[in-house]
Amino acid sequence: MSLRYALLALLRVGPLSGYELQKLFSESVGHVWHAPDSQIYPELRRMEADGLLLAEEQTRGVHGRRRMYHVTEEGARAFSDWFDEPLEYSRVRDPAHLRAAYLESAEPRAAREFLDAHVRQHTELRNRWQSEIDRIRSGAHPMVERRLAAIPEAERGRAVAFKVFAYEGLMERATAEIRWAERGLRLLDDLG
Amino acid sequence: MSLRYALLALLRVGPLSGYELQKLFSESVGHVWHAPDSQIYPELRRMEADGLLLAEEQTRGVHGRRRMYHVTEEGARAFSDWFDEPLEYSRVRDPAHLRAAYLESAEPRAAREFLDAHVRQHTELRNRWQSEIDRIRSGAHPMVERRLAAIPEAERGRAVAFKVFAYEGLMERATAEIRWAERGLRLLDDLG
DNA sequence: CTAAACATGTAAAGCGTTACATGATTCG
DNA sequence: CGAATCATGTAACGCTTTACATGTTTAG
Repeated sequence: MSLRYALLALLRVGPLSGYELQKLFSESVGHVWHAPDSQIYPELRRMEADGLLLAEEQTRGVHGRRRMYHVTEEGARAFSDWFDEPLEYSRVRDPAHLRAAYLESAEPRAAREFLDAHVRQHTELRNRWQSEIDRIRSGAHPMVERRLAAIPEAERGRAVAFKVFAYEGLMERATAEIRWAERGLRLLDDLG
Repeated sequence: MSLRYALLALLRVGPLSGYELQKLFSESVGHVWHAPDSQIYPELRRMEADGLLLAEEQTRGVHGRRRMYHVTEEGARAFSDWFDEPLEYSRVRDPAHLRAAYLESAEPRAAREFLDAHVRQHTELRNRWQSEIDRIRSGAHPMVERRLAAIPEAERGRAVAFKVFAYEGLMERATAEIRWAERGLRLLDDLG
């Protein structure tokens, strides 16, 4: 059910077609909520049916068509209501830490490979988040710039600070994972 | 598909009934892979059908019955093969950081409540992981003790070190979340 | 005898993944 | 004219959640 809020977050800045949305999605909110296009298109239809969006049918060339989605008042309300609901922190489902929980059963070679891959994965993520932060600060982040253009100038500094803060959360998490996995590698060095 | 490996992890230490498994599950591997009983019972049946488990039908009293599940050789192999597969790190789906990504749009009051709840949630988790670590080190953790009893004495120190290491990963993550959310609260103090 | 614990599921609905399927337009 | 990009979906399958459903045994 979070998918629709992720979509609303992008659309509230301005109307987008399913295709544009999908492209922007994967390089912004997709960082924290993955969804393939085959999930996005039907969800947009459902949101339209639920009155959160209004679709404006456009033509492109002679036979081309596209649907520009606009957020309705009800959609804007749904987005802001979402912030007031307490978040549910129930179901954990973490393949990496599931595996880590039984590392003592694995061959040292397999354990090492797992931890190496974990370090690689999170190093890559950390670099990605760092470059997102750089892009936000330097005014080169397309989705953030769209958002900033839609709010009064006086509020932009605050908005940038919070966007950076959000990515810092991902950075710190990645850093914690790297530190932990590196300690695991040292454990393997010591205990085999 | 990870559920079956979580179940195998518990069963490989010794046979258990669905009920016992479900109880042990929620206080051990359930910390990293949530599953309700309504998912566990059918999955055990499927694993039996796939040859990973063998069910021993027992009676309890006059009309009571239960099924004790034993890991087959094929099941043991499946568990150890699982460690050799590279882990897939694709789909992220993180409600808390999704919300955090749009914190600038929220009312300061709602943002504060969200961050407070985040701190509370992860403080509670951190305490839980710390007490798990204490229980492991003091020999009071039931599932870990079962596991230790099944391996040679010489390997037990190593196994304990790795179990502690696994929980430390959860601890560090919780700590990172707390630090981050507290910085967010200070941001709110400064910027409103 | 009653409550708690033991014991095992089914059903429906929703969410998510993967594969498939199709066609138009624009740029070089 | 061919490739890249624009554009929008459907279908089948599997996983997960929530709610429902039922009965036995044991301890006090």
